[in-house]
Amino acid sequence: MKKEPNSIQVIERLARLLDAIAAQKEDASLKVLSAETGLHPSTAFRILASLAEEGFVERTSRGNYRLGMKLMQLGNRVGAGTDFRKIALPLMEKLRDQLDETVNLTVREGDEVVYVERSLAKRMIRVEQVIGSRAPLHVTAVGKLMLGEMGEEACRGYAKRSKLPQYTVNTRKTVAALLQDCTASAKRGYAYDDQEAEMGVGCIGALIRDASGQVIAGLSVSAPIERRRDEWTALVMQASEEISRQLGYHASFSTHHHKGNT
Amino acid sequence: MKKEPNSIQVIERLARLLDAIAAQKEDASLKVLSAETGLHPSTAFRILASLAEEGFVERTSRGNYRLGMKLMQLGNRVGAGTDFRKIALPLMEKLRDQLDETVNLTVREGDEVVYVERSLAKRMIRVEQVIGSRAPLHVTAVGKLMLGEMGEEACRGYAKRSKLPQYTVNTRKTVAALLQDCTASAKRGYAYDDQEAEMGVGCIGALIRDASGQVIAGLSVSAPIERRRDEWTALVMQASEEISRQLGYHASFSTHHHKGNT
DNA sequence: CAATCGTTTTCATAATATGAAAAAAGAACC
DNA sequence: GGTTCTTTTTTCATATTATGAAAACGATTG
Repeated sequence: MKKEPNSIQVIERLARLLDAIAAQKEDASLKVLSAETGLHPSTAFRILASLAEEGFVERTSRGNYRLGMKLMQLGNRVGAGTDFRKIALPLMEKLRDQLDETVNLTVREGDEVVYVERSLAKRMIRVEQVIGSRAPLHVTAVGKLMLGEMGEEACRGYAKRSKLPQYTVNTRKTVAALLQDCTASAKRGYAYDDQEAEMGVGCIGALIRDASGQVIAGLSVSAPIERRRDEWTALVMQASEEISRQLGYHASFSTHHHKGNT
Repeated sequence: MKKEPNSIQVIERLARLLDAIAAQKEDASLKVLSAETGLHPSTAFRILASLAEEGFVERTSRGNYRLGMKLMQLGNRVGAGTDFRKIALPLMEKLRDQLDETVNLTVREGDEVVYVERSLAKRMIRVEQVIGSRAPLHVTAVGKLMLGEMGEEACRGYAKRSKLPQYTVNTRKTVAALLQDCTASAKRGYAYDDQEAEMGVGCIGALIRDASGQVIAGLSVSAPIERRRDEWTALVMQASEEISRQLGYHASFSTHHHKGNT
């Protein structure tokens, strides 16, 4: 049992409880939650009661617990860039309608991308990513573009840190292979994910920039690999460019400018 | 300063902090947050650090605070009925596309409706409700349907409890007026909101039922009052019926059955 | 180079959250 | 319908935990 140095006990426990509730399919009973989190029943009870008072959890008629509306409320205000999600959504829906495949919007967070918005395909069989879920940079189209954008050195650094965990047989194995893919992708302005994160799933991604030219997000289509078409590339890029444009980005910033931080 | 009996101090404080962050337009500094919440800076700092560790908040490059991805993650799992939101969304989008006006999905929570999903009109001028926000039952189309559904007695009870706060000059003032509106609406199966919540905004709403015949949510279109058309009623009802159908509801349950609780 | 402002760490202290145990409230089982 | 389970809730003494004052640090500004 490790102990993070600075951390308020109750907060760490409350987080465990919320996760435990989220993990349950239906409502969760105190019994289950205290077992799941390893907390003493009366402790769990008290924390849950407090969470309920603040609206973080709710009690069902049976006295069970579920996540509360407050979380929805706060969750929808996440990302100072609430604005760019709003701007992107209609264009994501348009792209989704053109291709009839799921379109995702992701942002970078450390060495991962996080799914922040999506437009689901209206089909029975479709790719579906949970909002808030994560994936390492090197197994997604958008992530590889971001790596390419950062330049070779940063890319090597990432490879070293992450050890390039292998998600499928197609996941880039060597630094060389990754570098080559990322650089080429960044140069082209779009990237593929050929079943590198999950077998059977293929993506096409492009980057989104704000008025200062900074990359702030990535747009991608995800489809069962056998349905994916190369022709989509143009549409994905059009969509991402349109979003960037609406965010104030002017393409005039040179063809491709490798960043320089500090 | 009132003191709720059972409540863990840290949790109440953490809630205040999260609210304070959410209230800020951009990132918030420690200074601002501790001022806003009345917490001692070092206390606020420690709580925020813990929240950051769990991913509830994030720190910007400048060291400021913003809401974290974890909230998005949890927020998207709210409502055991995550499923019905998913089912409703495509049909909401379809309706939105037909009318080119904002479509909202709401659930009842106590004496209020909470906005849980939406499909925004793709127009410059549109009605826009924040997900997670609330409104009292008697000032919304869906809320009035829910009141009507519960029967006269429950409706009077609501009026007594809530005192029918007046949002605009059009808000139902008397119990009699409310009752008449709710009963008639429930009988018809749809309701209007004629600038009763906000001047200039008009809605048309209908209810959504699950397999057991229970009302689980409401669907509504919101538009600037001068754009709203009576003809939309049929489309709104079609959409809500289709959602109910997909949730397993069979209309065969009599024309209108006033519930019996207990 | 000071000086000011905001953030972070340290630390002794008291208040706070804790868990054991007892009490209530429901279920389940004759 | 009564009895015995289980599960939830309350109570309470205790020690652990979060607290806020103050000091250290760091950045920004004059």
